[in-house]
Amino acid sequence: MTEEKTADQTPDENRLIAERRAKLRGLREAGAAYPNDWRPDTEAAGLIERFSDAEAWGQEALDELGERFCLAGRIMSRRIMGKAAFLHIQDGSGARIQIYLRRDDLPEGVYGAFKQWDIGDLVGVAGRLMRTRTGELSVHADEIRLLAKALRPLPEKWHGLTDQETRYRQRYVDLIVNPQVRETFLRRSQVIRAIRGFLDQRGFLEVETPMMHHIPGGATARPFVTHHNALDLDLYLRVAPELHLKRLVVGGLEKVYEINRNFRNEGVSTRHNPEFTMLEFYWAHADYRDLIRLTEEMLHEVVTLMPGLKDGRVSYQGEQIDFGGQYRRFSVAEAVAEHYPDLANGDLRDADLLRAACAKQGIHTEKSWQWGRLLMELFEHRVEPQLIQPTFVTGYPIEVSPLSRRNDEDPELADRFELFVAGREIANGFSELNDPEDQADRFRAQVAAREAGDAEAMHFDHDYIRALEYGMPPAAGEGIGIDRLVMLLTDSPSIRDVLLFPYLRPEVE
RNA sequence: GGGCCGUUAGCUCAAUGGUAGAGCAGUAGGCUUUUAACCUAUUGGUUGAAGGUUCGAGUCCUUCACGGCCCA
Repeated sequence: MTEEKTADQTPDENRLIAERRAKLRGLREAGAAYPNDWRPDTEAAGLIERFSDAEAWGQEALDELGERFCLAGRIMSRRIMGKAAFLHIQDGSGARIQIYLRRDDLPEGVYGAFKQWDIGDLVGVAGRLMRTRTGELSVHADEIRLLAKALRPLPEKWHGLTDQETRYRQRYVDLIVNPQVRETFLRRSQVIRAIRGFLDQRGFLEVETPMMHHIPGGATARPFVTHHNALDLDLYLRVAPELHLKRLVVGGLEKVYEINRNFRNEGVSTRHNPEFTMLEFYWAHADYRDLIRLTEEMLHEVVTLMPGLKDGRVSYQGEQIDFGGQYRRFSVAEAVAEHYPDLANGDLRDADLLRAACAKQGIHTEKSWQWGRLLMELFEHRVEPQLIQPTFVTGYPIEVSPLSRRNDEDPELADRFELFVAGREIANGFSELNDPEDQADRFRAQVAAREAGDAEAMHFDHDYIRALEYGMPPAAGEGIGIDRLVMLLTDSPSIRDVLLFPYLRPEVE
């Protein structure tokens, strides 16, 4: 084979690619190398399903049927035996089906051409069905065409592609050779569809609100900054859609939801990607207790709609998680008392006591933190990782809940809950604060925290206050991390496994 | 940000500081129901990058890049 360089060579060009490129030149000389006039009428998965009964569909029955099927797929393996060959193709259904070629059953010259093709090439095949000696359903081809030449070789047939970095960077290859990856992303789609179905059925309206914000808000997180050239204006990628969705509640869209991307300028890890997908929904004339019931119902419905999870039980990294029935509920204070015996009889609103407990645990604290923040640190340190079964935690301090409604009986607490599963926060919901004066005070407190150096604290959003001043119906709102939920339902240890293109540092060239 | 581990042929992996290898894939030939097909022959390497130690470095040291796991 020639080694001559061509202008369209890519940087990691090698001998194997050069050989395939030479074959492609031959194809170009013979005519259209990348035709688009082949129309399959069948997918492999459907064929395999339809003829799965090998007793009913033996060779005689298939001969009698005499139906000709037309498929298109990628050559995944080949076994050439002189004047006959077997190959497996994998098509858009994700399934593989065996193809049988015999030189004398194909038009003149086709078999010889086929022997020049490679694993990875995309082909169109047509023929009648047969069963091999071992009973495998196969297409006995009377026609086969090359639809697209693959210049790059696929990973090895037995071990496949296992290198994590390559799997994430070249997800297209991962999808071709690792069937489980396809399953994961099919399920991701099913989960989101099930959530939409659940909310639509209950009269929630799906909306889209801005991704680019003048004032970042709706969550305590550092934003990404971008720039609008024509307006010469810095903009922030949203950290949450919350404040816009609540403006819609003011406007009378009393049940709204959005499933979309949020962006947070934080570290990258197995649980964090700079962009991630959240469901947020708002529900007028409901409170956080209604949300808890709705969340239980939603998760139960979503889980049981997944093929294989009809009983509501999910296996996640060796733990059995049960999404059926009523989930456990307890307050932050109860949780901390339960997991820190030393504090069980103490005053859990005594900042000095909590600060000492944090110090004992080696938890870093700031002077400005009051009892609420300190209590949450203790909760996150020891309790959160142990909440394996779905658990609703309530009784959140107002200090860490700048957008939640204050509890009527206990003004230091918020009408808020979080749901934990497998040691992670899955949902966060609360009765919304619709008192514009209280909200303005909270914003001022956040601004003070910002000025004291907290880069995650919120800005003062005057328009949001103005909206509340028109009157927002009493409401409850919730956010559910879709990626984390999909991780649970696909037994994925890393968020990268449920993102088609997880963020990775650029490749060096 | 810190610690530990990894990076060798297209893929999956070997290689006491002493000639860089195997399987698959590829190439050439044989084989008309194979199943990781088989048989014969065979090509393929800037060992992530740059320095250093050494008579000699894939291997030891330093820095850097990317990734994985754990921690913050």
